[in-house]
Amino acid sequence: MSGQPAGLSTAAHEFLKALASPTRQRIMLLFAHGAELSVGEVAERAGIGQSTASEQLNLLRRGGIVTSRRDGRTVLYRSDRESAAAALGDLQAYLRDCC
Amino acid sequence: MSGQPAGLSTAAHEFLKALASPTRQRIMLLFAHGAELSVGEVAERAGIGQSTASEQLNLLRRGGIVTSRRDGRTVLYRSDRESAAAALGDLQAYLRDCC
DNA sequence: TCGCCATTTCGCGATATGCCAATATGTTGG
DNA sequence: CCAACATATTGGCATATCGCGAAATGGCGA
Repeated sequence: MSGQPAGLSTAAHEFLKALASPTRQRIMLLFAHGAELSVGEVAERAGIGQSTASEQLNLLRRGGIVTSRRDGRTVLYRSDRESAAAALGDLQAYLRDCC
Repeated sequence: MSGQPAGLSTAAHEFLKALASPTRQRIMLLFAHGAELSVGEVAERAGIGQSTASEQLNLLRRGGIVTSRRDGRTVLYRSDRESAAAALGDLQAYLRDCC
């Protein structure tokens, strides 16, 4: 069924876009060791404005790299290992096709 | 050595930027099965202008996804499997850190 | 050397992205 | 419901990216 070269899935594309930004790369490192952080904490530790943090976290979520949950009035983000691994797998398959 | 969270290497960053574009993703698929194509051929098959093809191929080369060689007055591009695999490895290591 | 051909570089307008301050939305405790 | 807090959305501006046609560069053969 895949005689014709299949392009990169939308999910994988969003994943690549999300990580292709130094700011978002920096943000992701804050989530090392399974840390769960609020938007405000990310803003402070990454040295960016609150609204910027909210926007960038939203992009990361659309890229399937983080997930979020509400806890009271704060929203906690953490990395989404499974989804990230899946996107990496898509990327690997794509590279096998074209490289 | 890596107590401090190491960001994504410059090479890996260029790699991500290069692939985070539908046009460049499409271009890469032209190189399936080890095909070696000139700038003009890429332009024609990808349906983009010749100068655009040159620019995008240059970005892909900076991302370490393709290499080029001159053959007479044409420049032939092909995918760089090793370099792409290395970038993928960097990405994998990074994700292990932050996810 | 001259002219041709392929590629690269340049200059441009259109569109997207990054970041911010200000404002809106939504949630909790009183 | 109200006040206070956390987050999300909006509007604005600066910068970056995309794709193009035109012009510059480089290589090859007569």
